[in-house]
Amino acid sequence: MTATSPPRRGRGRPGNDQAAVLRAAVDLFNRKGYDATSIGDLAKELGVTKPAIYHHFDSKEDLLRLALDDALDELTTVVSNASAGSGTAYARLRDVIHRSVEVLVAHQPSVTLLLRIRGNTAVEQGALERRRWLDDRLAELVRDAVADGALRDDVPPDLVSRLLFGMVNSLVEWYRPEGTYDAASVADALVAIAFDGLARGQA
Amino acid sequence: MTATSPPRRGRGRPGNDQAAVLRAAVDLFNRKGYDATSIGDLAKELGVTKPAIYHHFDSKEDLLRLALDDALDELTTVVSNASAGSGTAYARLRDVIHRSVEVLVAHQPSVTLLLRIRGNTAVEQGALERRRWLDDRLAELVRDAVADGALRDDVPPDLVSRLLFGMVNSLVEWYRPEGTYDAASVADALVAIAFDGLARGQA
DNA sequence: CCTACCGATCGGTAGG
DNA sequence: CCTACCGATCGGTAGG
Repeated sequence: MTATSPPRRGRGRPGNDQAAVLRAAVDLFNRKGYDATSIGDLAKELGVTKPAIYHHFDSKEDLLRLALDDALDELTTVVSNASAGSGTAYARLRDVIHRSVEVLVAHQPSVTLLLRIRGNTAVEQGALERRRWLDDRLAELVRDAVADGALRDDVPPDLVSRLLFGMVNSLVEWYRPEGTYDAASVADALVAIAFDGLARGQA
Repeated sequence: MTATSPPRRGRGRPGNDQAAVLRAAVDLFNRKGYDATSIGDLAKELGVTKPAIYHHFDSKEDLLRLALDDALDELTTVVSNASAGSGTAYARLRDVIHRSVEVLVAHQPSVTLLLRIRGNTAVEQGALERRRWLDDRLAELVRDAVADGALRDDVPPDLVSRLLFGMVNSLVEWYRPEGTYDAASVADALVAIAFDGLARGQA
């Protein structure tokens, strides 16, 4: 049946819905930077005019907020599960790293954006606050694992936490989904290096 | 003698020389982002007018270029010495990591800027090219260390290189010179974690 | 009255 | 190093 068919005439291109516009926006924000990207750039990328963008979103900052929420919601789920989960702190820490890598890969555009904001506006400051909450939960997990005797105690736990998640977060700078490594391989390699080290014969 | 004394009247504040303006500019660029920082912002920060900035520099991009050159010159020295140096690849790799951390701490503002550029202009693209050259030399060093049998060979060397220097570079996101850790402590901790791992009893 | 837009232009501010 | 400006472009919105 051809009932409830789509509009006949080309009342607009194939159909840039809200999600498609957001994807294009986040992609541009990451390539050029949020401030260096104009709504005009975004419109040109999508082959529409500038006002067409404002049909879908109230403001440029609205686009940023939705992208940051996507990243933060995903990461919050992973970290909350790890903090509330069962098992040793060590096992939960390995697990949260593995899952964080998977989130970084699956939601790389929005996570990349999250890791680059500077707190210039209320939206950015709100996102930074949620990010600090995540960092605090992860630092707790590291402290617990050290207290359990599972991790080396000759380096301050807060320093361990910073370096460990600095390594995880650095993924967004170079990982390419079309490249050689899939998410699980990278996650496995990262966990192995972080816990057993690079030197030969540690495992 | 009071000869060649400074100008009598307040022909400007204490004396914003080129270096002082550059320092303030890099600081603002890092706090707000390069694009979000206006020359007017910089002038206000220094307590002068906007044209006063252009007395010291030809353009906003000029400020960026000088800062990026500072970071790149320092890192190039460290990496060149490591690549041409004597000793095993393993020893040279440990050494270049240690020295890189020291450069990141001593030149944090300019290195931070370097790690955040997106390649929007010719100046940024030129800096990214020099940065890729550094990354390539470091990746070579890791490959050599793996070939020597000094590093684990169950993870692709390029992946090792990315993760290792991702951890190093993440320093700029949180290190504070006025904080608890000095450069040498952080460098020691990072090298220990990277090579021996986080799990207890590896060393 | 809805949706998905367009051509033109608003008030302000950017780097220079 | 300041006052006084420029060409252009910004994010956002009018009527249709």
